[in-house]
Amino acid sequence: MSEVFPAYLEPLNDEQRRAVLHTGKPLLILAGAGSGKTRVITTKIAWLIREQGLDPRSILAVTFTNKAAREMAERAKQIEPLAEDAMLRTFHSFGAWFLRRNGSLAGLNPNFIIYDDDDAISLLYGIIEDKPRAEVKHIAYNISRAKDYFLTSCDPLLAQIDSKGDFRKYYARYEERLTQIGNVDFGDLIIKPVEILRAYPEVARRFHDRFKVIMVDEYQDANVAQFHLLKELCGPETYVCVVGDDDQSIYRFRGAEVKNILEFPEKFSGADIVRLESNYRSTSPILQTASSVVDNNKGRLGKTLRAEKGNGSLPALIYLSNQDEETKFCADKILNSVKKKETNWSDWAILYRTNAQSLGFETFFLRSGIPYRVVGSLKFYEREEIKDALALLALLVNPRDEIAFRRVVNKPARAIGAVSIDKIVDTAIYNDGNLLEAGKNIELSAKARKGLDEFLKVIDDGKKYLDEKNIHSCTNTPTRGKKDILTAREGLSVCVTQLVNNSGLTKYHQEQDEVAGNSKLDNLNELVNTASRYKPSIEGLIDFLEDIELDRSMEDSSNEQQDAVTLITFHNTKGLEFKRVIMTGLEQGIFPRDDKKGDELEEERRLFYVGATRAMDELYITSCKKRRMYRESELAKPSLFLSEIDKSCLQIMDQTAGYTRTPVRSYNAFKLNDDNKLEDIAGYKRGDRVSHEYHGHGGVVKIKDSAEGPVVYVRFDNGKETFFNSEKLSHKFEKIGDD
DNA sequence: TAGTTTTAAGTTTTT
DNA sequence: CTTAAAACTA
Repeated sequence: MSEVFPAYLEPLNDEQRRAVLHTGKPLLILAGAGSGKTRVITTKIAWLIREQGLDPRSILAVTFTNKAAREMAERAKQIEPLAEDAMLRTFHSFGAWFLRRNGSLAGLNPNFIIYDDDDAISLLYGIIEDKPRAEVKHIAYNISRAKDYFLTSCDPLLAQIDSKGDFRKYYARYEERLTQIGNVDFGDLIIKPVEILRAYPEVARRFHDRFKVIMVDEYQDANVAQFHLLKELCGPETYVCVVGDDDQSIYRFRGAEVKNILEFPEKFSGADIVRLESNYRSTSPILQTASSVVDNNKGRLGKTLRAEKGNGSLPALIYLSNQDEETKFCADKILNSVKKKETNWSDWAILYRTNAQSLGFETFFLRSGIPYRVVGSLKFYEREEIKDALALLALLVNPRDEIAFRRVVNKPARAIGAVSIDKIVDTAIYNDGNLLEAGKNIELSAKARKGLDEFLKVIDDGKKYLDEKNIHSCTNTPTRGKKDILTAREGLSVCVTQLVNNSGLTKYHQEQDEVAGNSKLDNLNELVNTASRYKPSIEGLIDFLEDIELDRSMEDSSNEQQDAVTLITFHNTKGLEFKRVIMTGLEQGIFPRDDKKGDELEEERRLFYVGATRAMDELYITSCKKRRMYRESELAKPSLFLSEIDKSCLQIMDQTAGYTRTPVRSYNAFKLNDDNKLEDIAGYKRGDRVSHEYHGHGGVVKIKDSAEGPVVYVRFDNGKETFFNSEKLSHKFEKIGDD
């Protein structure tokens, strides 16, 4: 009892310390929400280095998200600077790292590109003829699940994923084509390393020599393939330690297998188990609310969380009449607490089940002057213009990339139609698969020939910018006297800029912006900015593409607002905590969805549990009587989960009669319903005559408000009607006097 | 072949 | 409401 521990072990409780000091047999740490598991892992890393004299390079810690990996690295470094050299990665990023070095053993070129789900669907769409895209999507989804369960196209168990006769055939053809192209999908990043480790014992031995300690965080979210990878990485001497919470398993739909955690003691024989059941994050009634719902699940280990914080205010359940009232309620709660200086903006988080639900909050918060940050929904790298630019880059690395080729070869239009493209692809497949080579020699119509030559030159020129020596001699050739909108800075951004400008994509998207009022050009610029952090070489480009593919959440600088309310899906909150949390949309059909039952319903309950246990001090739950989906408002029933909450720890408020408090419109808000004011901001009013450099003369028909500011609608004299974001595009206009 | 207009369909969660 | 496919025009 009087044992003296080093200072960094002092803050730990007995259970936590036991987990840190454990050695020898495999260890399963069952860590409830808020029980300090990250602290345990990071402290353990530090302790292994400091007290056990372990080389940091021999430690591998695997997490589920890049964000978690970064945070873990940061915190471990704070305790022990040497921890910097430990390998902290996600499963997928580890798989990519492995394959860049050892993939050739599986016939893989080290310069492979990683296909995301969209790319996989496109690939399959080319393989399966005469099926609607929705069906192809479903098959692609099943292929992805099959890979999660480590099932190849010849596995007899495949029928458990998809029993249709054709599925096996499509899966096999998909694999064949992917191999020809030389790229990999997400599933391959896990499966292929396992196959290599099994087929080449000397490689396995090398890895066993290197990694003496392997730790896995969020083990409840690991899939079967990931379990196999872990198993292969563990040699006879390897110390393995996994951390997880079966109640927080929320990725079943993506192949996560709770069985992994339940069966860990059998699969890793003689494993010890440590339970962390002291919760330091939330007050007792918040924990009780969360537990009372998840208690209704049958398939769980079961645990009791102790709230070390003790009592606090009761969570509030608020019934509201519709989602506008819900939005107002949230805004009001937040504004009041910030005005009273009880909280900062960033102490608040609003949780919702689907990304689409963020929109209402965004528009209203913008008006009310509430600073906010949307986590995750950006999907920056899934946008059209970004994928276009990435496709050009992918072709520099892998000229066999059919998906990338099809995407950009005729964008903007170069008179290369479907017939020509198919011809090129077929010829390439018949030879070595190189599309650019095939394109050079193939016979095409004169128009298509000319267009293709242009395209090939763009790609060829792009390669020059991957060599530092060439960059100074050929930067920024102005095209047709017009200044390029994208400006190269440094590093890889020069290459990206040149490619996008020379291919005509810049101009193409610029014109699209003018018509639709988008900001695709801004997004391209953002991509260029990110690229500047990478080296202008093949290696730099491969790193860039891999980081983008594996870390979609890559912080974009425009989103760096410090003190802001967090808008986030339930799924994305895992691992986070906030002083005050509002869980919104607790209606049957939204959360949980109506079609959820059995195991899937249990997963939704766990999602509720994850959301509720993010709250430190105060928890609010809202439920609306009516909700607009994408048509009209529909009556909604309260969520099943609301009936499951232990009522002794809940205050219920019914405001369906009408929540009328007017939101404070102060801060930087401008008044929106005031037409004159709106016209002032826009700089145009109804009836103004304008001239546009492409569309000719026209008249302003109306001015509308949008999240981005006023939008000016113009009917041109040629009969066309379109709208413009006045702020960004006013330079295209010339006012020619009132009517 | 490219661009425009009309019609239909689909919306969960993500490395 | 947004996006994709189909139909139509030039």
